[in-house]
Amino acid sequence: MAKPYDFKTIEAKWQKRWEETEAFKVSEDPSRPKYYCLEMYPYPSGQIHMGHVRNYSIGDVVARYLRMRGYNVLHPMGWDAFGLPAENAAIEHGIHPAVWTEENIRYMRYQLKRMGFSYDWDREVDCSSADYYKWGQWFFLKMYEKGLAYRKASFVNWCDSCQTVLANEQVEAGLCWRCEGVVTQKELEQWFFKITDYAEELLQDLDHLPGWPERVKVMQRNWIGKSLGAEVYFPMANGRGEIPVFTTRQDTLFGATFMLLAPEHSLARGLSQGTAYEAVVAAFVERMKREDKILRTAIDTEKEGVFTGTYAINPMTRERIPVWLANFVLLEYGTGAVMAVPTHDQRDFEFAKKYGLPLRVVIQSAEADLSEETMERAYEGEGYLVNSGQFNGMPSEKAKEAIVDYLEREGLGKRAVQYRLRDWGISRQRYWGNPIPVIYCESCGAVPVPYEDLPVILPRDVEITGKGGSPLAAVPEFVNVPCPHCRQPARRETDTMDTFVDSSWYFLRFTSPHVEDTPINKRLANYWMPVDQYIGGIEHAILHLLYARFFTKVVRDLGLVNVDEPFTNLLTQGMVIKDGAKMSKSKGNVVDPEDILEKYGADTARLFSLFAAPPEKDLDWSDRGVEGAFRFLNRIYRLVSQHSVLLKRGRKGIPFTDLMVGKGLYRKTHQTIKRVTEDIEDEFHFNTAISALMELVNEVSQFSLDGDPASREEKVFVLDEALETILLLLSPFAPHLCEELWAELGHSESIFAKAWPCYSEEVIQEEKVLIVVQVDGKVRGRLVLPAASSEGEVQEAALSNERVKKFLQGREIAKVVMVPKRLVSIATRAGE
RNA sequence: GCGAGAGUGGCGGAACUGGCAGACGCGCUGGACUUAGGAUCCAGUCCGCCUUAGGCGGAUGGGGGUUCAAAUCCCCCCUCUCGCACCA
Repeated sequence: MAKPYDFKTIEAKWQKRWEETEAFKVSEDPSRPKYYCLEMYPYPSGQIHMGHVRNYSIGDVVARYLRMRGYNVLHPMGWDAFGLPAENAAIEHGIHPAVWTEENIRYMRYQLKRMGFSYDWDREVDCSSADYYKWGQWFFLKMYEKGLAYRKASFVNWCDSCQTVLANEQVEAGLCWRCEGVVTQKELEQWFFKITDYAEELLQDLDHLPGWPERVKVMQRNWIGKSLGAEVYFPMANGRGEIPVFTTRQDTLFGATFMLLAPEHSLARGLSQGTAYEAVVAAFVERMKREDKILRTAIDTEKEGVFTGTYAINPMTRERIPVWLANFVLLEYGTGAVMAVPTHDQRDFEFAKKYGLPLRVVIQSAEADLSEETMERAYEGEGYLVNSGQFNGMPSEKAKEAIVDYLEREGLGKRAVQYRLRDWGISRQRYWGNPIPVIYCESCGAVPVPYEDLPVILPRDVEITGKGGSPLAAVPEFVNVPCPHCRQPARRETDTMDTFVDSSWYFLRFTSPHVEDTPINKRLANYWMPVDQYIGGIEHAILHLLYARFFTKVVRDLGLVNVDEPFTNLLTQGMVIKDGAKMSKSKGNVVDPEDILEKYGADTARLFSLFAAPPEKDLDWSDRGVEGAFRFLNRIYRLVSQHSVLLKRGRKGIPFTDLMVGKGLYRKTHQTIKRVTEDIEDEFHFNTAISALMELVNEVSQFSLDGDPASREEKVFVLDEALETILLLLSPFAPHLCEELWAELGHSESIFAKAWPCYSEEVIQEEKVLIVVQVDGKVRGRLVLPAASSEGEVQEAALSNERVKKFLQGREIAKVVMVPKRLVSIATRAGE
């Protein structure tokens, strides 16, 4: 009896072999095209999950396939090792974050190796090691020098359960992206990266990324949120200064009947001073300050405001218009003040109705037929101008231009661009992160740590309680340092950097992970960059992918790399779900890769996660499906073992044209090469590639060596071709099994040293084709004809087919459509 | 509300540029081998109707349209998923 498929022994054997032979170690090689294949590195949470298995299996197929296609493939792996869970572990289990992280990395590295992923482990990066975070600090200092890192006091998103600040991108629907805790506003001094300096380029360059999914680009565009409009100056009625506003609807300027300021606006309280409204305004401002900002500015919160007691002048109509404060006006966007046009802006409309403020229609349209008295909501569409002086009658789109021209000419305003994107707040009041390299001195202020003093080492000996601010503040040896300038006693910054800073450049470090005098070796970075294929979850559509793009542009401007964009092609893989829901502990539907590895092995785990769905779609986990994948590998194992003795003996090639009984299998083999190759090339449709392989395996199983001894030699030849081709085509998916069987067939070299197979155009051509015959749109006959048949012959055969004739009886042929090698379609009309 | 994407057997999913809808896998049914089978192999498996060989009709969320021909193109509607959400 044949020996069983002992995946444990096989997988361990080849993993050892690959490690010993350094099979996946790469260096630059000018003789081959380079390919940088990267998957998002994991947070070392303790063990890999199915999402990792899927993500990294996809990447590994790409890497192994392209190696076989002759590319010099960089395929590295590392650890997003800073972060909050390590501190939580410290609080809960009293284990030091560094130890916890180290242990997790060790175990997860072992797990990834057991999956057989073809990483160049020599390039492994751990961003919690000083070798790495030193350079994060270095980038901070460079950015500080260029004015791209700055400190300011502002209201920031505060997650109480994480006890830290969050960037805007890290707040989802008012909740913390990590723990889903409620996020509130807190005023703090924070460090920011000036990502807004790159807003326009980040937006423009999205158009140069055809290899990115449209939806990711749309999300980034929306997030950057560019608006074209005008800044308009509204003078105060009392002659004391003016209030600038930003608007995209300068065509409605004549309809601005009041103004609204954010409650936090610097003028908010001053305006009411000395008026009867002073106390009311003060109370409103105080109340707004206490109210939760996210709730206050949520769309379903009722609009609310107070009159400041002062008036501004509408620069077009010269009317006095009241200035109010309103809860829904945001200080951070535009100028923190807006002109209110209740007739053509729904928010202003609601506000005006509530407080009895005046309305004036300035855009009219035939369909809408607006009047101040009857309108029940604002008209925000296009139209032509009315009540707008010299601009009356002008289409609104044209008026936008004409009015902004007028404003500029008269000095009343100017063209302006606004972005929704805010600067990236990077301070985190946590221990397990990269220390911000700044020292605060009484006399010199904030002083950057000199380059020669880097890295600022994260001290080991700290107490982590999860309460009362940054743990680093309680470490005197860390905090108390002399000022680098004046040598007077000073204090270190005790906040650490957002971990997204680390992941914003790790792909650059992979190109030269061991260099010591610079974060990135320029020559190596330029050789490997950009990443040709990046693979990861859609959840980073904005966060990580926007930060990494920003960082790449900064690094470029520092002269360390000459690419504008880090990732040429992006694949966002779907989630792994089970029983209709995302796997989660609370739902109890988690499948542990460990169990799959134990029961079926790595090749099965990989194969199933690639077969069950195309990579970009969600994958529905099915235990039965896994067994199916396992069965398929078993079949191949049996098939090869069964014939190996015979095939090993060596065989001579037979030209295709000389084949008799083996022609069919040989052709199918070549057709499969074509299909698998194209499915991989065409957007990584691994599921259909694998099904093509299954078809070939089915055909091989049907193929019998018995029968006429004269044709035996030929049969052995085509069988051998088929089996070797199956192994080659399957090797990126199930590398261990294919290596094993490849050796079993008598090859001494690794299967991965072998080139990807080619197919012959001549061989894949079928000799006979199936022609479908339709009569009036319905299939009425099927003809098997020589592929070389002429149109006339095909038509002749179709018309003389018995069944077709039956349906043509008593009818007249109106039209015959011929599709070569596919079908004949006959349309009829009633005959006489 | 705005934006993007998706609806195909019992299930996961195929289907080139409009050209046999349901590849491949799972499940299910029957059979072979067997002490046994939850191993393996073989056959069948969209639905309905006609007694059968075989045939007829219907079917890709719903309704209309273009076409010799529509899962695919156009219009209207329904459902689901994701993203953004008072950004002036």
